[in-house]
Amino acid sequence: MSHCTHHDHCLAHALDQAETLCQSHGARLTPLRRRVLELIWASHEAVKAYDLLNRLSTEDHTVKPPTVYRALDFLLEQGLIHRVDSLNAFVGCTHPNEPHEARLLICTRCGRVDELATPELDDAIARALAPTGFQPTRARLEIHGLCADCAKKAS
Amino acid sequence: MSHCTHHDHCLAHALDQAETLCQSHGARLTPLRRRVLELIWASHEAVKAYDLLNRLSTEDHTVKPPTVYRALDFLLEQGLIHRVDSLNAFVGCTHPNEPHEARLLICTRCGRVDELATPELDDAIARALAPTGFQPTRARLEIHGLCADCAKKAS
DNA sequence: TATCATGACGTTATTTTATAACATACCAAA
DNA sequence: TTTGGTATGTTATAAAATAACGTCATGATA
Repeated sequence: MSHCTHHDHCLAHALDQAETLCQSHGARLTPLRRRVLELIWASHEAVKAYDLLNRLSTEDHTVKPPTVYRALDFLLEQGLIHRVDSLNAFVGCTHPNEPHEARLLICTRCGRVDELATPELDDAIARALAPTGFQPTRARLEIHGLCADCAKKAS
Repeated sequence: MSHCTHHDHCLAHALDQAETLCQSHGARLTPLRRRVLELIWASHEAVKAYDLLNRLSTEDHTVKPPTVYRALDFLLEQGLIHRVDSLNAFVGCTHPNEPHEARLLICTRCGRVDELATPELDDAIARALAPTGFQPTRARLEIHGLCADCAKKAS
């Protein structure tokens, strides 16, 4: 994933996963929802709702903000995308089959967003929380900086 | 801090710290900026920019959005407040003297926001990042759930 | 103390992000 | 084939943030 010379694969894989996952959940991946997911997966960068809206509008003039936000809500519920709070944007989830919290690495140079999926980190958060008595329902980590590629180029 | 029977103390302490810190930084804590900080510290909850605007407007009709956002930007730069990305809101920082990243515990029941300041967590994040080659400049963690008090009441 | 550069704030307008509320269409099971 | 839920269309508005430019205060320096 980290080096995707053939991004079409990522896209196709993401859509396949989505189909399968929705079927197993009894959720309907309608053409519109599928199209939004496709547009999000057009890159590894986070995409803004109104950018999606603009692209969809060139295909179908009836698309209005609620249309996009409803599709995004569906995809979020299914765990197929993550919301990037620090950017007001959305990015495809790389492993929707394993329910998890967003741990995002956001490159400020190339825009790429990756996921940091390490159990050790989850454990560390749980350990840090334990003495506080806080009962978490949701924990999001967003890290900005330079991805490995960009760090190399920059140095 | 976690049990503040006399919240005035938190407020006064926060303002004192702010004065000192700004002086040492050669930054100007103007009446307006001070007032915004005061309003934010009126509770331990995150406050929205437009709520600040409304409260300020009752005191001074000339206050417009840029006024508030500029004050907020200043307070953010000085490390006196944190932005809560997941809420589009702002909360007073409890330890502005030690520069640090936002690690926020947000109670979904009472609204209270606390900070989770444990070096172990920072270490864990650094360890998780190391193998990725990602060079972080900023890392924000926002955890939603029930604070200890509310968890007790709810059970 | 005059002046002048900078930073703080005022003002107007607009952009960006998101949702409310209600109407219509579609689809699947009884 | 009715019917009830879900998906989408539509209109309007709310909520959050910034751009661009003007004015005023402040304090450093000549």
